[in-house]
Amino acid sequence: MEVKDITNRDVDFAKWYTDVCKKADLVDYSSVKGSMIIRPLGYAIWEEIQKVLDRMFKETGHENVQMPMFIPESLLNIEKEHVEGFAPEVAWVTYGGKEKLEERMCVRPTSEVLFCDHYKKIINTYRDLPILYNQWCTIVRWEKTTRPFLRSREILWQEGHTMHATAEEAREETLRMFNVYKTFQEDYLALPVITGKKTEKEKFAGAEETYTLEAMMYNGYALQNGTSHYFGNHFAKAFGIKFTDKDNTQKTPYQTSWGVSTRMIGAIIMTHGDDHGLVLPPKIAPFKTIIIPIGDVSEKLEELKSSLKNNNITFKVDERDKTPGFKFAEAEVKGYPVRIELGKRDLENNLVTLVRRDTLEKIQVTFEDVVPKLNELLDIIQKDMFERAKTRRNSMIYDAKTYEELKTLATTKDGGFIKINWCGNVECENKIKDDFGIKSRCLIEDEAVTGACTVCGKEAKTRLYIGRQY
RNA sequence: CGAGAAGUAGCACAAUUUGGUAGUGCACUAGGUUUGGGACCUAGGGGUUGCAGGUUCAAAUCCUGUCUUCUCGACCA
Repeated sequence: MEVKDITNRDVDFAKWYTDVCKKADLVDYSSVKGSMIIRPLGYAIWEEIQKVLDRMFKETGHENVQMPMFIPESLLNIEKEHVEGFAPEVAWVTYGGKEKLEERMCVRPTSEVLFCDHYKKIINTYRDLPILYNQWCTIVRWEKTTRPFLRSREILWQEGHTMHATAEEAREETLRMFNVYKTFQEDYLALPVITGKKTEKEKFAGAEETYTLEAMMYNGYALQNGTSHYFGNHFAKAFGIKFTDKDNTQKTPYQTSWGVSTRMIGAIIMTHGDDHGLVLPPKIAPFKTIIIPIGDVSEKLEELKSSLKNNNITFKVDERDKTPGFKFAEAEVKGYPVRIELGKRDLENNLVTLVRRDTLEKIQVTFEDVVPKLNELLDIIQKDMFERAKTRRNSMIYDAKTYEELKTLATTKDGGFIKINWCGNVECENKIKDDFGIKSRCLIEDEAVTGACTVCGKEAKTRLYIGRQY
């Protein structure tokens, strides 16, 4: 493995990103466009993500299930808006062995219709509700431009699908899971996210309301990092899902869905990474530390290993016959939050050197203090990474009151979010996209609206984030 | 999906212009010396030149198609 020569992040961000993906051994390309191979380190990060989220889902009452991968065309066609949204990007199966299928089937691009088809059978009475299901699976969307983690044709994700007796309950669920995502991304991935409702134009095909988490990458581009949808009862009506309520009348239940994918790994890379490679937030790093022994230190190494083990700190040891410098560089590329330099020379003075990955700061501690200091550092690094990302993001949020201001910002700043006043008309949204290639991110709900629409000058109804996206 | 560029060993490249049977560095293997920021010596192994056709006595090289990657648009989690 050769880990030299990662492209400079400020020179060519796109190339830097793919370099880090490949040189940190996160992914490899396969022979099918947009189908990536997730390698052990990449997959271990995903497993950490799954572990935490799955716990959070279960704590909020959800159960895991597994739905089929294939959707018959007739089933996909049941909800009109949904099929129109997804038809351009589904992959079709038309043959079974050598025989042409009577009805072609698509590989699920998302599983709303599969869940609805099932719910129709299992929901009869109000006592069956709510149904709170989640599945971890892969889906397929035939994307034209692909990029590891950020946009692939086969997507590894999680999708929650729930049914509720009332609209209020379903709305609550939509927001509950939205907040679970926000907590997870901020507290575990150290990603500051801007959250809010999508505009009519940008919402999920078939949804009544879509809530989004928008992270800002190092270069100022937005990455939609998760969504939570309130469906009302469109799908339930289309699928004929009914239940008998307490008052012995037939009612249609209300639905939500919510999902996050391995795209979040892309967000971690693009938010925290640097010219040395990957930087993993401690809470999601599969290995919190790596021990690099220098010289013959076998006795102390065994002692340190068992002490880390006893304190439940996951670690690796690099005992290969390589020079320390080589191992330092590789530990940096792979993003271990802290590396432990266990050196003979230090140990003569009972010292050990700890090196923070995020700042590359070297800290000497006594051998006995390694574990407590390490625990302290992991906490600090987690917090610092979040704060640094947040400060950087905030420095790239701009405000445009007039179209001239918007034009200046859009043409001089490559990236960043711009806040505007918006009248709510899709024409203004389209104009921004046509003029500058910038799309709306989400509505800003916690800011008072004063003044006119930044685009058309008519009365503004809301504040809106816009920004270039991946 | 449109425009452009590129695919030669695990990686980065040379040989392509002018067709003659593939080379360098790193990585890898063995032995030895080393070890605090990407070590050194010696000896080795590894290629149907992305894939499929075609032209030719002869193709990495010329032609056609196709796949993949990158850049820019359009599309999109």
